[in-house]
Amino acid sequence: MATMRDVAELAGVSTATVSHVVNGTKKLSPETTERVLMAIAQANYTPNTLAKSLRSGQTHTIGVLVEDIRGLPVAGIVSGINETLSKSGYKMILHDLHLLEKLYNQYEQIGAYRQRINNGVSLLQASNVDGIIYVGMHDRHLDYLFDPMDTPLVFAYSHGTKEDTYVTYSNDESAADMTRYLISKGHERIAVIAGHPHSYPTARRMHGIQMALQQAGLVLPEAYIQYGDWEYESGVEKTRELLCIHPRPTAIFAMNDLMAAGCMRVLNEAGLKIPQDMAVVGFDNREIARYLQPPLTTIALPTTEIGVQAALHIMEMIHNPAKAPEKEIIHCSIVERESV
Amino acid sequence: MATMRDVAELAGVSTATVSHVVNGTKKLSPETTERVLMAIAQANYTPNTLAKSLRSGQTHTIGVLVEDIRGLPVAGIVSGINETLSKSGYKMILHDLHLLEKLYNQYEQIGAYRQRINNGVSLLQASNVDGIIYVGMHDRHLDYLFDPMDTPLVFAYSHGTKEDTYVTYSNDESAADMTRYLISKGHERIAVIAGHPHSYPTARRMHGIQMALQQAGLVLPEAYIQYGDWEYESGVEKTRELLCIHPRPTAIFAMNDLMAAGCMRVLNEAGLKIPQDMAVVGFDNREIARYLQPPLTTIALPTTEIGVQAALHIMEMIHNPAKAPEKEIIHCSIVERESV
DNA sequence: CCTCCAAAGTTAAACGTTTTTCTTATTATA
DNA sequence: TATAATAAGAAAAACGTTTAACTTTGGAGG
Repeated sequence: MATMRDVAELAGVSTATVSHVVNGTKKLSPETTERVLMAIAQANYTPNTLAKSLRSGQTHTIGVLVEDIRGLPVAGIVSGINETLSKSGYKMILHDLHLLEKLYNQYEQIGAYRQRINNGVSLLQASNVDGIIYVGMHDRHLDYLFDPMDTPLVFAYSHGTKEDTYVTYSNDESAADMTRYLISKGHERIAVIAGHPHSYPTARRMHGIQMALQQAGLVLPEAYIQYGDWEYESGVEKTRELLCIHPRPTAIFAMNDLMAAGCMRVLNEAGLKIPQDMAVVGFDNREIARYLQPPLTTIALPTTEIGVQAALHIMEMIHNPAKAPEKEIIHCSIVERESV
Repeated sequence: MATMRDVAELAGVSTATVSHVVNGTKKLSPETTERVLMAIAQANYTPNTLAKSLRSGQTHTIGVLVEDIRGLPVAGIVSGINETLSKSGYKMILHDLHLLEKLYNQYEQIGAYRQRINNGVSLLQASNVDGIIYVGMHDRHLDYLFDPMDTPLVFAYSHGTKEDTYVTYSNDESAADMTRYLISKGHERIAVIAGHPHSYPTARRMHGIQMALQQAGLVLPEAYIQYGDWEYESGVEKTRELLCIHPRPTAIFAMNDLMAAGCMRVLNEAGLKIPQDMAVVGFDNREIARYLQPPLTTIALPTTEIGVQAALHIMEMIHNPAKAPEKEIIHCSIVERESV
């Protein structure tokens, strides 16, 4: 590899001069500039990133900490991050925490979580990253898991405390939108298969649904609310319960696509036509939603957009370290298919 | 951040000595070692990776080039790579080529492909990675897309030419295994919904099926072979054709889960019970396979294992650059569910 | 009593940049 | 004409390590 010194000799100037033409840090005579440029081309010179970083203290590298890359929305977010960073000449060190298995018995494992996260952070900091993006789930008191640090940090998807910068999606509004959509289609008896009763998304989505219902002058009877656990099985179970109620609801809002799938199966088995006898909607827009019979109308998580925004935020923070924390909530869109 | 010089002063030795105790590169007296260790602890010293790399020429960083992180097996492979690299103190720069959209009209786009790939490679090389892992699809003459280079390179999932190191999974054997499995369940009339007629996996899997059939003394009539395009729709279409044939097959082997899903839908609509009236199997073990009615028996891609092995290989190649190329083909396992 | 060698450290030169300070030459100002 | 100001570039000191080459000391061997 050609070094700056080689170029300098070739052009008959000092390395300082070469540096200045490369970075445009000083005004130089056109002739010299030209000579240096020629020499650069001739030597096929590329600056050595390591030396540059060592000297300048900036690596143009962002550390991305993911709870588990195999987790559903994660890949999309990472994709958005990567695309955006690339465009600005940043690169990305990805570190996977492999936390997928332990998602629901989290509270017992808070210590293990903390350790893995701090390990990850240390690892990234040892790599001299300019900033860190944490990509993870909701519903956990993330701030307690992070030791304080001076590296700029943004949360993507998940969110920390008031003092952190994060970008997430809107639970309330999306659920409200979907509810309004169902109402606009003539439904007045809308039942809900919720997620884990004490989880953050369940509470927020529930709130959105209630809001929209209330605005339309409708009520949501207690019996119409069934709490599941986000899994397929709970979708089937809760739907069975729902079918026993009189008057029977005309639409079921499952808080994720997996439970919606379970729901549709039961409806099928009961000989109910979707959407004629019962409308079903989900949340997440997993791949499975496209392939259900009929294809499921659901809410698409704006994963790429979350990644894009997170990347934009971290770059801003690096540029301006005194910046106040910002919270960004991205709106989800409804994917209309044939289940309502 | 404390530097080596700080530690040296604290311990009253030279930086060389500190370096030697940190790296164990020279025998030193126990007392000195002890003093240095104390000083390191006291100063909370961590070596500066950039300086280390600049001096030694090794970054302990692997560049991972993925065609699209949102693509199906990719996340699993990346997960395996990351896990393995981490254990050996390597880190990973991930670069996403965003090639997902153009997957099937590839041949026209060979130039664009080449450019994006070489951009990615340059980007990684500019980051001084010690090696590169390319994670991508089959069925493309990858070697033509890569400019020659001196950085160690291994292909994961996809594979290059004879001269490259790659790790992939076994198409032939897996398809043969599944065929034998069907035969062992008493099926003698097995139909196939294949993938794209000219694609590599189609050819290999077809070969495996024929092998197994032949060994069992069975034949595969021309009419029992339908070529689709890997998509759900072609699964429904081809199944319809299959149902018109007499004698009707008793089992359908779809070459991926999406087509299997389409197939099952048609079977359902035709009032045929799965697996009593017709057995169905797929390939890939996508998430969707678990949630079909009945759950689909299919072949699981060993994604994590591919990643693990790719990581192992690249580290070996870095350690020993003169190593001869190796090809590793990992066996897939059958996931038994209820569709046969 | 020399000489040699090993042991335990130190010195200093790299690695390839950036950037502050310094030099020299030219032009503008009084 | 003398002087200051500016322009264009060079020198050299960093950034934090590693490592080859050197020094010093203390024994061992003859």
